[in-house]
Amino acid sequence: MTSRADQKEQTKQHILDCAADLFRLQGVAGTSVADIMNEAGLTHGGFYAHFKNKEDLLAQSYTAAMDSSREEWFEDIHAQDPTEALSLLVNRYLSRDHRDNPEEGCPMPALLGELEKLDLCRVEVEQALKTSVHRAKPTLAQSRRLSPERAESDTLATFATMIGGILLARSVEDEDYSDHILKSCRTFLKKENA
Amino acid sequence: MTSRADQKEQTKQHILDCAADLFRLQGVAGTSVADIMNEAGLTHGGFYAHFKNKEDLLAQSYTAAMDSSREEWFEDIHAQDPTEALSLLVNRYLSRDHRDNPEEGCPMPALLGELEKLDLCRVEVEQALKTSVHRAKPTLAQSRRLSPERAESDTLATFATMIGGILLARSVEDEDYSDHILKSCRTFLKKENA
DNA sequence: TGTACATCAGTGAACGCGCGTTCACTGATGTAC
DNA sequence: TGTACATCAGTGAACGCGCGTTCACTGATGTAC
Repeated sequence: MTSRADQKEQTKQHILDCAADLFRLQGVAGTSVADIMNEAGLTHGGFYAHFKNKEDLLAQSYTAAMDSSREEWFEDIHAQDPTEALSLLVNRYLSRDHRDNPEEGCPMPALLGELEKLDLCRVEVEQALKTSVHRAKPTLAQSRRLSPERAESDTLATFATMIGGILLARSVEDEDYSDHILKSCRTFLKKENA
Repeated sequence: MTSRADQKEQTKQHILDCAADLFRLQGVAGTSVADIMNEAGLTHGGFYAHFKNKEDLLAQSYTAAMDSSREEWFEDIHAQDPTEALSLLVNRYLSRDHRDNPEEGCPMPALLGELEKLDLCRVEVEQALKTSVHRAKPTLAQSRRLSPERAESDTLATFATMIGGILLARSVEDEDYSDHILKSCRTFLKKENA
């Protein structure tokens, strides 16, 4: 009886996954509804049985992509000791692998510029950022023995550096220089341990 | 004799200025050729007497905006002593004023996300970044007594933090939280002086 | 200096195209008896 | 269990619209004699 509804929900999730990948890879303006439905193996007309419009899909796929991406970053982070954990996070985020695979990576460097311009998902972005800060803060606090306020503030700035670093590394022509940008940001974020 | 050519060149510069403002304010995809020409007080048909196409305009206006924006950031910076100069730069860049007026601000946080997706202006972005690093490096080197390599690397990471910080501050719904992001990044970049 | 002609910066209508969205439809799934 | 009907997820043609770009034009500026 619910198998029909289950099937539909599964299709919707599949569309959300495809949309999240394409948005991160090509941008929102660069990805048409038809592109997404085609990627999902469907025809574009069926889209509006699942979503109110493209903007509705964007908001849902942004939040979903942030959540699943965050799970991956932090999956095994807390198993390490705090200083190691911070290094691990920074090394993973500011890696060539993350730079070269935006469709599997953090939605923030991939989409923030466009979302801000479109004046879209401001609430979703803020909520996602706060959740991520909350998740990373203990690691920073313990690693550097900071007060809660300072840990919160430093976590935000660390995120800014990581997001800006990936964005710069992806925007530049020369790959060696791009690697150099990543390395500079990694060093910058880790040296305060010393 | 050249007054005709001078007039045309002046018109072209005016179009470039208008384009740079609108691109930073609304993004590349969000700004049509007709928008730009209208802003310049002209009709859209005349556009192609000045530029090969929209992409050509984008590349020229990006470089021009980076150059003039950089002049403003660094205008009176080197008059200060190095530590003061660094604080001044960081405070100016990560200010509410800069956050709230992208059309007059740094093109990087405003356009990098879109340029990267469109695979456009990679060479121009890299050149502009290198020029800016070269310009800011001495201040950092003197302020923190760093080796040239470390000064270069730290300058890059400082830029990444500033760009990511502005981007985050512009993307978030709540203005108080946005202020908090800016302040956190300013503190983070200055505290290494202490 | 004055006249006839050439140039060309800027105009505005028109084009082809891809987009987001709508809608009449179809055929497989689920329900009623 | 079998049959007749209802539902509705997904199809694909069609729509209106705004975009980048083209082009025949106009009228003010500059040149030739």
